[in-house]
Amino acid sequence: MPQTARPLSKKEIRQENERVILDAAEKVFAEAGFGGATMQLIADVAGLPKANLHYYFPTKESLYRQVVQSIFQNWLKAADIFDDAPGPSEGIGAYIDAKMEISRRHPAGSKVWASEVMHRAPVIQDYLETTLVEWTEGRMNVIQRWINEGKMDPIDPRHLLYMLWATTQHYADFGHQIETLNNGTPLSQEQWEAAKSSVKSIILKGIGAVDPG
Amino acid sequence: MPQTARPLSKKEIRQENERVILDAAEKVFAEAGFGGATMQLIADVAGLPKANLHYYFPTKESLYRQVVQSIFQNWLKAADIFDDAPGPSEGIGAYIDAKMEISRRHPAGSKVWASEVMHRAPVIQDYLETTLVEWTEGRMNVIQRWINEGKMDPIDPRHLLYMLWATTQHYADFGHQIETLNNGTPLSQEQWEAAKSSVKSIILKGIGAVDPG
DNA sequence: TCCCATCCTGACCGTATGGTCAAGATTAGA
DNA sequence: TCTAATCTTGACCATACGGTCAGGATGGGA
Repeated sequence: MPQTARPLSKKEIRQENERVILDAAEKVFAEAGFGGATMQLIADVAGLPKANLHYYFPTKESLYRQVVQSIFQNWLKAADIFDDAPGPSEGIGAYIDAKMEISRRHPAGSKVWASEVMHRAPVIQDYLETTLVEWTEGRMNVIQRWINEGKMDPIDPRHLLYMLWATTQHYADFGHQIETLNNGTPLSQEQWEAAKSSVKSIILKGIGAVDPG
Repeated sequence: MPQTARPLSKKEIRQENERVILDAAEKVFAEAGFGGATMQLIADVAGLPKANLHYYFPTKESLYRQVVQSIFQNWLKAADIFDDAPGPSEGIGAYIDAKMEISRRHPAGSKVWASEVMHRAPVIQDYLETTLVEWTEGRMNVIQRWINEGKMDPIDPRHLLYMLWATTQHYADFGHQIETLNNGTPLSQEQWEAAKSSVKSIILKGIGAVDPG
């Protein structure tokens, strides 16, 4: 017997629909930008009537805000790895791996984030000024400690962080360009590994990270 | 006597107006994205009536296309430096300087370019497939030659190029984030120099570029 | 001076978009 | 079973946008 489709409860319906809408919105905002995205297209991608979107998210802005906020959470989470690491080889190496993996699996999210920041962060500026500033200072302290302990060269931690962000996110944000330069085909598993290892090798050697062990 | 304002010739009028419009368009497209930009706003920034824009550029797309094309030209030009250099220290060092300078002076152009590529290059895909592919292969050959000559480590030239693009353009595309993390103030002259030298130092050391002389 | 080509622009148009609403369907729970 | 709360949706609205156009202004060349 092919699955007794028990009707969903109200709570389940809400959860499921919000998820479907947010996923569709992320995709559409990434592909068209905030201004180019239309509620109708998001609705089509989500497979729901447009009026239903407005039932769950009153305005286009409120929908966009939720998309960006959840992306920001992911963005920060990737760095837990950073703190527990004994030194830059492990910490920064793992951070690069984690961010490259995000670029690979959630390119749409990365693009929405890039777009938001490029347009002067109209909806998450307050987060940048509080959460991001704190987060950055924390990570800078870790790097500075590694420098003091002689585990890497005396690099300006700020610019190292920028380089890490730039390089890893580039593989998502400029994925189309990279694909075009790869004969129009997406990077294969091997090519992703090669990318990761190139990035890690250049940066870790570049900051004079002492090889562990 | 305060300047006899000779009336402009037709040719001058056209040149001047097209320049004013293209400048305004670049700014507005950078700030709002293609979809978010309006002809009215571009007209206001240019200080001309909207109908006048349509006299010089028949459609929004055609205006956008010209903006992107001229940015692409600049993008490519920055790499002449590359070819004549005797080795990676000079060539890549100078390339980083040049691209950082572009990021500093023409952040709007960089953002428009990033946005175009992020949205799968709807108007310049053909350029990517021809000009950019050729250009990239040329530069990869130069890097490979340096590797063969033992002037740097055997890095995958492709990923090195991506890192150069990513890192330098990041200072324009994510300039707002960088500014926010700099107490809300733009980078000073000294800070730009520090950024350039951090980037150069990490990358040149990271690829094992043999110091010249 | 006169005529033509180019330039300029306020007023206008059709359409697409974000958002609303009222009426119906479905579930919760008393 | 009956009522209230939640969910669903087609039809509708006001606005903003890209684009058009007719008619006037301005400069070029003979």
